[in-house]
Amino acid sequence: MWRYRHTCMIRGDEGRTVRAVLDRICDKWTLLIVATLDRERLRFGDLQRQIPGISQRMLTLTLRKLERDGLVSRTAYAEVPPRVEYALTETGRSLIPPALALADWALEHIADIEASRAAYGERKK
Amino acid sequence: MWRYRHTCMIRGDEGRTVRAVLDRICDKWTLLIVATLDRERLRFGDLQRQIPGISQRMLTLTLRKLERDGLVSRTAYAEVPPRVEYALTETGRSLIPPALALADWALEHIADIEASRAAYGERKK
DNA sequence: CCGCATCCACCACGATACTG
DNA sequence: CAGTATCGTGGTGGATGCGG
Repeated sequence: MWRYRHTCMIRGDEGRTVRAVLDRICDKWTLLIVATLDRERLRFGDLQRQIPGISQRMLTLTLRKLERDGLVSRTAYAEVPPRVEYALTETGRSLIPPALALADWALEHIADIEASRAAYGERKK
Repeated sequence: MWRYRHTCMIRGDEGRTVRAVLDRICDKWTLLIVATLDRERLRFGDLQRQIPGISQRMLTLTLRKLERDGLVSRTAYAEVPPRVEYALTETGRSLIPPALALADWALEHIADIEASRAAYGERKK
């Protein structure tokens, strides 16, 4: 199912580079927000509704970080009530394939992982 | 360059599932360890040498977690001095394509991200 | 509707020292 | 060599309340 070519080996110094970026996108919500913004501009409230469990605070903070890193653009309309829309930038869109690849992997293997965890827990007793 | 098809939308309940797995693989070292074990059984010390900056403690903890989740297998040989080898399981190997996809993305876009950060910092003053 | 400020609990992580 | 034990710390993220 997966077609891919990889260009790096992740050894030595490259490991450092990978870690630098991972520090920025591997927090609790970043990948989920990026994936949710795929192909769709969304308002703040819509985003929060589509991402179960995220708090207003973390949504704001994570969006700011994404904006700062140039992955998400923010557009505020001078209306009453206020309306703010978020969309992926070109760089942000480029993250979609690897992000969804990871999300797909997550959905496909969650059962195996939980089964292994349960078995491991048993062996410990 | 990217050929992919994705099977999920990451909406609502699926978001929860994705987050559950993300909680397990999105820490500071997991992806890097998995990527380093690609195609190569490695001893504890070799792993530590190939991953710059990781502490003995974090390597141990992360490997235990990976073992518990069924992504990595541990083999101890009764020798003196002791020798322990780690290798990916089948589930672990299935994580390689999405992990390398993310690593590639990281290497390709680190410059854009840092530039955007610098520009954002300037605007704030 | 959008989002910032504050307070606070937890734990991820690093440093260090010690063992089989 | 391959860990475990212990301690200290910064940061992440949740809850709540206010403000434009």
